[in-house]
Amino acid sequence: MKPAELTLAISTHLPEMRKSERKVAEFILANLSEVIRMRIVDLAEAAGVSEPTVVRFCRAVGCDGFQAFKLALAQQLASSPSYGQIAVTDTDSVAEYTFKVFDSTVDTLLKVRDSLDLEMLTRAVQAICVANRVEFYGFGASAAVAFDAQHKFFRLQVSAAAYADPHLQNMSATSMAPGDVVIAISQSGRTTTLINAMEQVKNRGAIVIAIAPSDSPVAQAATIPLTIDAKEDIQIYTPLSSRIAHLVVIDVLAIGVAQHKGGQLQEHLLDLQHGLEALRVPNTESD
Amino acid sequence: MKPAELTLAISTHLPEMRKSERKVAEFILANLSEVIRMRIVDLAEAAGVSEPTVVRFCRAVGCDGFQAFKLALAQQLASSPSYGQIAVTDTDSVAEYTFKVFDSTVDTLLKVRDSLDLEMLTRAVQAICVANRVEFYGFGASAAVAFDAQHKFFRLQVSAAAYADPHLQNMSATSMAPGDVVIAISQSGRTTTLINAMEQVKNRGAIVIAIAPSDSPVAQAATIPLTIDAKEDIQIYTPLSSRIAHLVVIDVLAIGVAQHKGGQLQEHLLDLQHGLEALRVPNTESD
DNA sequence: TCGGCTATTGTAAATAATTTACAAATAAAT
DNA sequence: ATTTATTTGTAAATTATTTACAATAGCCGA
Repeated sequence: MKPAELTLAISTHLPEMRKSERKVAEFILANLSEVIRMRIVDLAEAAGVSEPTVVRFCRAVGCDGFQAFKLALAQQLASSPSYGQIAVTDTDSVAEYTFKVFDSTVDTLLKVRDSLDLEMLTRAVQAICVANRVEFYGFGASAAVAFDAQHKFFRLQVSAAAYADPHLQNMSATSMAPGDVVIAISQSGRTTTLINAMEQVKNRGAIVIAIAPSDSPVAQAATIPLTIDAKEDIQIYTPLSSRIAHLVVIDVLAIGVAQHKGGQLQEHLLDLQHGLEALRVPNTESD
Repeated sequence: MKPAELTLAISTHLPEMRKSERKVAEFILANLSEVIRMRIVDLAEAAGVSEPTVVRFCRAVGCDGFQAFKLALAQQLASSPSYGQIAVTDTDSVAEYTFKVFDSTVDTLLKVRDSLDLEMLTRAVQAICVANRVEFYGFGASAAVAFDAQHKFFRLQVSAAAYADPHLQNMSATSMAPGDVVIAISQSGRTTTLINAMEQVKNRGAIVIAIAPSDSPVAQAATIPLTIDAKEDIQIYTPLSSRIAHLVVIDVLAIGVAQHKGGQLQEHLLDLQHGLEALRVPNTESD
């Protein structure tokens, strides 16, 4: 029994349950966090059924017994930390908004992780691996993402560049050729300049990977769309978590490329590490 | 009992434990995931002690009894999906390494969240709020973080700049004055050029906030150190999760500043939003 | 090193929790 | 309406956990 899917399992089995088992199920779904502190007697009473019915319910959702059920439930609860809306208010303390920002980011990452199109991801990695050069386009907050990506891929011996200037982007776009790859990054998915550049790149026969919301013009304009729908909790302040999600998706691409490149890359990375050491106070690590 | 800190609690209490309790502790730490499936008798036998000793151990680490202990352990295990080794191997499938990258990032974020010094964070927010100007210094991967930060704070009507060029950094540093704030970002915490710039900034009477590993020279050189120890799981590829942690910490600072600025900032942000709309395909949102 | 003291651990009993077996009751079908 | 199958609960048995207490081991001072 995978804990991450317990509540799902409960909901799934609901229709085929008996009346009193359903009472248990409904009570549990409505009182998830209390249930893990309850004994079988308490739960039976609270749900208005007998103890054996609770046991039967546990078996029905795929657990070995009541204890096993509680354990699985506890795990599921622990693994979806926020689960709900996180809105920073004017009166939040430092501790409160710190936790909210972290938790909402974590929440976003888990959602994005589960909604990624692995097929597209695979295609994107392959395209990057065989590309002559890889360029990143992005404006605003996505510009920082693009530069981060450039840095990362450059380390992986990929000929990478990043442009946040529309003129440079255009010049880059017109110089693209088949075998090249452009990665267009947009949080809004509706930046017209970016879409124009993408069209130009496609006309030149190069591949365009987009990291953007699904159903957005940017995603639609891509050869390989990597769609990311990170509902922004703190929208107005600036894209917080969705930008992080973009970065992590790029991390995944980078790991994919690194894996493809295999052994000789490791040596290159170690060389880089040694090179950077000269710029540092004696010790170890990477910047 | 906060589940997230159970293993920590076990380790903490280890020295003050009796011989046989320690046997229990050691067995548990070495067999975390098996223990949650064990009954008290099994565990007692496996650890070579009696059952009451196990109960005493549970109480010693702050739990109410054996069941409560198991529940807490289960939660901790579920909430730190990786706990230890997330190493991407050469044979991982796309799905595997995607999950590993996301999970290790989440893991890092949760750890960083729990280890942040809220006092320092508060001081940092206050310093930024009253600063005449705020500048971000960072090299390599941290340069992208710096530019991202600049963008974010600029939106918040903070006079922000970011420098990844040591010369510019130096020029900026020597132009600093009391009331100014520099935020030095470093993943390694040992970049000599950065440390030099920080010293100069301090000499000019300005405040230096560092985002760097604890005990690192960069953290030590700061007026307000925000220490972040993100053990890198996938070290060699490039700092993945720790860089994300830095970004999220900056998000927290930004939210803090936004909260301080209050109402009139909201209007400014809406204005910005409207301004950006002109650059987009009709619809809504931010980039 | 021995005797007395304290602290630690285990044994066994008691309590509490879960599960099983079975019987009552309800619902369904002929 | 009666029989049959299904569902549910009662009560007993089993199993697990906890407590009380006794035994033992370790420690300190003489």
